[in-house]
Parts: sequence; C-alpha cells; structure tokens
Amino acid sequence: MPKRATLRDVAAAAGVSPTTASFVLNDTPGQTIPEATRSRVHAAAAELAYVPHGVARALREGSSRVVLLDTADIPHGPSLEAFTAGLSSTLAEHGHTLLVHPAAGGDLARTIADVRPRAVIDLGTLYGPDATGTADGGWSTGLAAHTSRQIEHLATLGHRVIAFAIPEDPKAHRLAELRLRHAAEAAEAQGARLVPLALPSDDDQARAAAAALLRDHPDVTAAACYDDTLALRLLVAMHHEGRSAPDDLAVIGFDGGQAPAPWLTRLTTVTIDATEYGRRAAFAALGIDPGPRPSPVSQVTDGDTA
Amino acid sequence: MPKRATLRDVAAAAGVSPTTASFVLNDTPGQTIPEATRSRVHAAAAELAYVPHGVARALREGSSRVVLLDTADIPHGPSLEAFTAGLSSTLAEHGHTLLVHPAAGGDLARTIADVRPRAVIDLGTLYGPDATGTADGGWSTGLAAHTSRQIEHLATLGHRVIAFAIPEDPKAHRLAELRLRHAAEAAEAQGARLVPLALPSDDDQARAAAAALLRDHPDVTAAACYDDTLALRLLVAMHHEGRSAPDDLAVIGFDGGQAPAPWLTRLTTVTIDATEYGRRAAFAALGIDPGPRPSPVSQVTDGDTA
DNA sequence: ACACGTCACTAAATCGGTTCAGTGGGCCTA
DNA sequence: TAGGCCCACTGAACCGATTTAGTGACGTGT
Repeated sequence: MPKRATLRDVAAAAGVSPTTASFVLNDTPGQTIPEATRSRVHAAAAELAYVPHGVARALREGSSRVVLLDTADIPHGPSLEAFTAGLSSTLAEHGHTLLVHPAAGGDLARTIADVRPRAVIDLGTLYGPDATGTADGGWSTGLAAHTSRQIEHLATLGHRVIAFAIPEDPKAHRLAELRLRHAAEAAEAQGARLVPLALPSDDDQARAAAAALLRDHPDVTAAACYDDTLALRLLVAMHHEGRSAPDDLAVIGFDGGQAPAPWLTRLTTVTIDATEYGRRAAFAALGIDPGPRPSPVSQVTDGDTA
Repeated sequence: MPKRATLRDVAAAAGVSPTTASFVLNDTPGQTIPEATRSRVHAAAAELAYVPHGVARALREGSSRVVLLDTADIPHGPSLEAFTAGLSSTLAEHGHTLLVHPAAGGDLARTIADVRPRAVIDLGTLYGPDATGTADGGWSTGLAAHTSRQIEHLATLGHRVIAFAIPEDPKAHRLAELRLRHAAEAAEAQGARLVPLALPSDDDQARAAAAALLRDHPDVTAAACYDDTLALRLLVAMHHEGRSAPDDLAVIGFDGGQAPAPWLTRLTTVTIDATEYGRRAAFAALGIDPGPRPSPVSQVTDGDTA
C-alpha cells in the first residue's frame, strides 16, 4: 500500500516550502500568496490525495478537531439519535468530527487524555442538578419546554390532577428527576397538581403500581409519561387491571417513535425535533455564535389514549 | 487551571532524563534500571498526576491507542449494546480506548485521518456479503448460529414451512439479508422451507402483508422474526386480522429485550450474550490471541407465542 | 595491565504538522 | 538615492512523547 502523502510531499511537488503549502491549504489570514502558487499547491494536494494528519495537527494545536459526546446514562431514543445526527453533521461542516464515548466500560478521563478533544459534551452532567445548560444548544432547557407542552396538553383537555410516570431503572434516574421537576413546574403554572408514579420494568410489579395509583389517587385523571416505552408499559398494566385509556386514565407519551407499532391503539405523544438542538450544541462546542434562536419544535400527535 | 504535567516535568522531578522516565513508565524491555530510580520516577509521576499525552504518543507510534467502532446501519438492540460493552472494557484492560463513530452525518475516512485509530471495526462491512469475518470476534458468524437456533427451535416444534419476517427499513437491509440467508440454510438443514416476509413499519401496510402471507401461504405455520420489535409488529398485524399466536401462527423473536413489556402475551425469543463477542473482537482488533473459543451463548426463552 | 562486557543513564532524532521571525527583491516616496 | 513598505516566500522552533545510538564508570577474565 502506498504511504500517505505528507505536507512535505505536497510542498515538494508544488515546488514550495512546507510553510507555504500550509499557508495555502489553511487559508492562513495575513499571508499574501499569488493565485498561481495557490493553484499549484492545490493541484499537488489533489494529485497526491493529501489528507492532513489529524494527530500531528492536534499535537501542534494543543487539541484535536474532535468533539466528544458522552451519552452516559441517557437512554437511547429517537430524539437522542436526531440530536447526534444534527451535532455530527454540523461539526463536520466546520471541519470537526464527532465521536461518541461509550457509556459502558469507558473511562472518560482516559479518553480525553488519549484524544484531546476540542470539546466534550456530557449529557449526563447536563441533566444533573448543577447544569450550566449552555453547551448543549439548549437541549436540556428545551426539554423543559417539551415537558411543559406535554403537561399543557393534558391541562387543556381539562385534567387537574396528573400522574407523571417515570421508570424505576436507575440508568434513567437523573433524566427522570429532571423531567419530573419540569413537569411539576408546568403543572403548577397550569393550576394542576402532579403525582409521581414510579413504574418498575417487571410486568407484575408495574401492574401493582398502576393499581395502587388508581386506588390511592382516585382524583388522578391523566398520566404523562417519561417516554413512549413507559407509556406502553402503563397501558399494558392498565389493561391487566381491566382499565383502558383514555376513559379510566388519559395517557400521553414523550419522544414519539421509540416504541414499536402501537398495540390496538394509537398513543398520544409529544415528538421532538432534536436535530436543531444538535446543530446548536455544535456551535456551542466550537464557540461560534449560533445565530438567532428558533423556538424549540415539539408537536403533540393525537392518538386514542388522551 | 494547572497545566498538565509532561514527561519532562516528571523526569525533572525525579532527577533523571526524559528518556529514563519513559523507560521506567513503559517498562521498556531490555533496559536495566535499578529499583531506586524506578520508584523515584513512579513517585514523581504520581505526585504530578502524570498522564501520558495520547496525541504525542500517537504521532510517534504511527497510530493512537484508540479503536474505532462503526455501527453504520446496524440497528440498536440489547446485543449491540452488550457487544459494545464487552469490546470497550476489554480494550480498556489492554490500554486502549473504544470510540464510536456515529452513523449519521459522520465521514469515516475523515475520522480515521483525524484519530489514526489502531483498528477499525466496521460492523456494516462485516455484515456485507464479502465479509472476512475474523475482526469481529466471531460476532457475524455467531449470528448465523443464533439464527439457526431460532429456526431449529421452530423445527423441533414440528414446523416445516416457516416464514422469516424482516423489516422493510432500508437501514436494516444488509443485516436482514444476512439473517435471511442464514435462516434459509438452517431451514434446509432441518428439512424445512423458508418463506420471506417483508413487514413495513406502517400499521396498515404491515397488516396487509400479514394477511397476504396467511392467504397465499396457508401451509406456513410459524414465523421467525428479525428482532423482537418486528415480532411485536407481526403480532399486532395478526391481531388486527383476528388471528393470534401460536394457534394461527407461531411467532418467535430475536435479540430479546429490545421491545417494551409484551402485550397480553409473553414473546418466545432468542436472547444472545454478546459480551463475549465484544471481548473477542477486542482481541482481534489488537492482534492478541483470544484463547480457546467458548461456544456462542444464545438461549431460547419460551413464551406464549410459539 | 588491557580488552571486554554490563550497568545506568542520556543526547538527539523522529513523527507531521503550525507558526514565529526573518529575508531578499521590487516599488514608492521624500 | 536612501529609507521604508509590501510581496512572496522560507528556515527553524515547537508540540510531547518514543527510540536509536551512544557514553562514561565499573567489574571481570586473562
């Protein structure tokens, strides 16, 4: 296999020094290079299929053109996927590369020492109670808006006492707590009351939890769920108890699309366009002004359950 | 913030040259260094919290201690997650780091030039028709074994004409084709016949596809599915057609756990322990002998649908 | 007493870029 | 015609590790 061409090779082929070649290829400001030379260098680079050696560049510049995304304990869902896609493609447009640090078995500090990324986007921390909330392109604050939308929809339908269903899975804990806080605020703003409901992943236990809710809080008329999977789980539990949505309890999901095809019924859910958040997170990571802020896009898709 | 300590700092603190410090910290073979010096260097490194600069090391060594995983179009599922976890932690044990290249909006060639990884594990290619099949720790050939298990289970129950349901989603196309091939081989070995069934994600279309199968192939008595999500989709479609499992059609899933809690019924499915494949893929990537090969672990979990 | 080997350690080159500090040469101005 | 400025370009330092090729000191065998 032919060895990669280096800057030195390109410079030699163009008949200039590596310095000049670097100036041309990077459009270094403050350098006056005649068009004739420029095109010679570009031609040579194209001819040799020159690709800059990211590692060498990173060593000199102090950090690589890589942005690290640590999804930590965040559950996968359609919105996280869209977020990642928006993030990745926007970074690429600006000459950077997104890499994802795997949640399991990875040591973030080690990875940072290995790669020296330009920025690290740590969703786990962003969802924590002490989040600064700027580096994620508004993603975590947008979450508040989307959660509000979920609660508002139920309030608009006349519900005054609303359950908020979260998974018991400890992996989702941080995000669940955050969502719960946002939901409580939204409920208060709507003059409604929120009742937390932790739903275990075990079928029978989930059924028991749902039964307990309906028994102990007869005034609850609706449930907003952490995500669509949890909404389905709640519907299943209700079914086993001989209850159905929306008559016994209106049910609304979140982050639509994660669950497989609905069963017998179309779930009412909130879908989020997270691509824009990814775009903005990219700008934040690179320290570029993202421009005027479009309002976060989320949409209630009506089904049969609310 | 205090700047990172470099090898030079450690060497100075220990009263030796950077060369010696490097020899000590890397246990370079063929060097005789007295214990007194060794401990001085180690003490200095600990004191200064020295962490080697991965980028500088990568420049010198020609490649970084990073392994890149490109999941390409592979759909997420529990087994992929386990695979990643096994891969990542095993690599970490050997001083390496796993990074995931995002499928959407990422340019693999660029990323490779940026990071110069020691190895790239490209599941998309491995699933392709021209796969060499060694770099993944047996993952893709293991897939064949697991698929066989799925078909064998149905054959053991007496089924002779078996549908194999795959999603229409083009993202899953490669893997679906591969699974289908394996399934056909397994069926032939069992003296059974396989009928492919493409199931669209749209509810109504899926229903139509299921109806067409039952009408056009009345001899089909069982369906093996691409994954659990697809199995659920099939169950839903059947329900809408007034059919149920296993009486009208036995249904078995794959890669159990991906779907949310089953609805009214417990899905029979094949679960895979993919962690071991991840471990072996790590060894393959690093060029280490993985040791004796344990048989691939997969397990049929009986439910009500087969 | 001299060659030879081992020990403990180091100077300097190297990886492939970026960037600081120049350096001639031509042109314009006082 | 001397001084200054801009143009077009280059040499060399630098980032932080690894690794090659030594170097002096000391011990041993003959």
